[in-house]
Amino acid sequence: MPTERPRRRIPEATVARLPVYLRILVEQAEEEVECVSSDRLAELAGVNAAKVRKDLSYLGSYGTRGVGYEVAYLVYQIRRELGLTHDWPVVIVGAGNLGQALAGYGGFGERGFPVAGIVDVDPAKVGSVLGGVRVRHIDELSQIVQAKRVNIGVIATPTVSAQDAAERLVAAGVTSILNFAPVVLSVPRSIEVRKVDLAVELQILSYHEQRRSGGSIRAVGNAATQRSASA
Amino acid sequence: MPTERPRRRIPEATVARLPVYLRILVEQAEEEVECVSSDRLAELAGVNAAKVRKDLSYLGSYGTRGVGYEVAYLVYQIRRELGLTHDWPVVIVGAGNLGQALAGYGGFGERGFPVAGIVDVDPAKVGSVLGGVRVRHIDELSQIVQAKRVNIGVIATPTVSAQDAAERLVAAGVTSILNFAPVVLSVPRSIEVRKVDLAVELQILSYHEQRRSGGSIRAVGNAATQRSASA
DNA sequence: CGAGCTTTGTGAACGTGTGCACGAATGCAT
DNA sequence: ATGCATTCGTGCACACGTTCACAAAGCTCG
Repeated sequence: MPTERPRRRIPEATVARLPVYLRILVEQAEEEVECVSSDRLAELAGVNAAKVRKDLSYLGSYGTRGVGYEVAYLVYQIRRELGLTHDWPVVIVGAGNLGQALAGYGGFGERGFPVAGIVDVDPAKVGSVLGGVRVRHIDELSQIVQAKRVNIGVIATPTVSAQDAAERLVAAGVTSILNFAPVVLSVPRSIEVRKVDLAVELQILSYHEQRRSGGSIRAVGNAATQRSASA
Repeated sequence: MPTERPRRRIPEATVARLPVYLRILVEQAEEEVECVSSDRLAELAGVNAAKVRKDLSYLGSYGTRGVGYEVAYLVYQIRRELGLTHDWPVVIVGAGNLGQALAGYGGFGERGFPVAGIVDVDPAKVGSVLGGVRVRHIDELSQIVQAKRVNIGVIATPTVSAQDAAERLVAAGVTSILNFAPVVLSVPRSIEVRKVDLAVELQILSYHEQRRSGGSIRAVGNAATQRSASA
């Protein structure tokens, strides 16, 4: 039972793809598939087969030439590399529209990120229950983070409160933040921040639509693989 | 009043940053700021100043040396390049938790992406009103897309229905898709797909947390700028 | 056991993105 | 007018990411 620490640093682009491979592999395992080739996995993930092999090679040489990769073992290895061998409780800041949707969306806990708490500044929201978790006041944030050993915070507040939320999260001891508010957060360099911005995504689509219609000479060319969040 | 078509192709990485600059510039304009330097803009956007200049240079030479960029004019140019000179109505497929949150989140229409319709397969959901828009049956999708000239579809269905939703959207004539379901959609190459995947984002954060704690030799190092959705 | 087929793992070439460093242009003060 | 401080625009070098192409390794079958 190998438990060695990750040897080499894994490229950010690869880290962003590993979760996709993982999901596909888990699905394959559920369908009793025991072995996949890089070709098959590439097809399912919508990427190039060489890329799959190179990505997986960063984990070590876990494939068998002429055969492919053993699904169960690969699932184990990717889980280990991504730190998914144990749960990562998250705390959600903001119990508005989005916070409610996030809490209500069960898939959170199932995937190893149980909601350890939801907080809001608005006393009127405190006490209500969302997805089985009671909303508490934001002043209790530190206590929740400490008690439940939370490392990851989710910002689901209105834009204007997001920076404040970030500072409170950092002060409470959170070291990773997933930010849904359309602002660039200012936090210490040691804090890992990822952003999900609806408007940005739509505007990128708008750019391509605009090129398509008003397009000068050409437009398409590649199109190809679907873009996703990453570095 | 220049209305020429985009000359050069803009790098994807730049396209992903333009919306961020745009938002900041609009905020600056609201604060009566008339002129910004690349340094200032870089600071607000959390990126390198040289990068800002290079990004903006793809739009043309709209800065004034020794002075900076005129906010209003830059806003106009970025809007034009991103195709934001007119609205892009969107249609949302799926009136569940997420679909409701999206429809309820007013910021959609404000930012130039009015919700032209919401559809669902479940007849029980049809008829209810979300964010001022009545939920209609998915069989009416084509009709909505045609009538409202919708180019962009948003998939907010459960995972299993996402591929079906994608196919219906494409059949209806939509050419860009924003997908919230954790699946790799299979669509014609000409369709532009962008993905927003909660679980992937959290798992990337998990990776970094895991490195941080169990980290072998090194861990931090860069951290730095916050990653976001892009190519 | 060896031939032939399959599939991995990776070196090398290529393409894209980033950041420095500096010339060129502009504004301002004297 | 001239000089000085500022800031843009961009050439260049480097880092990162992608893809090709092929040797090495394993399986199957006769």
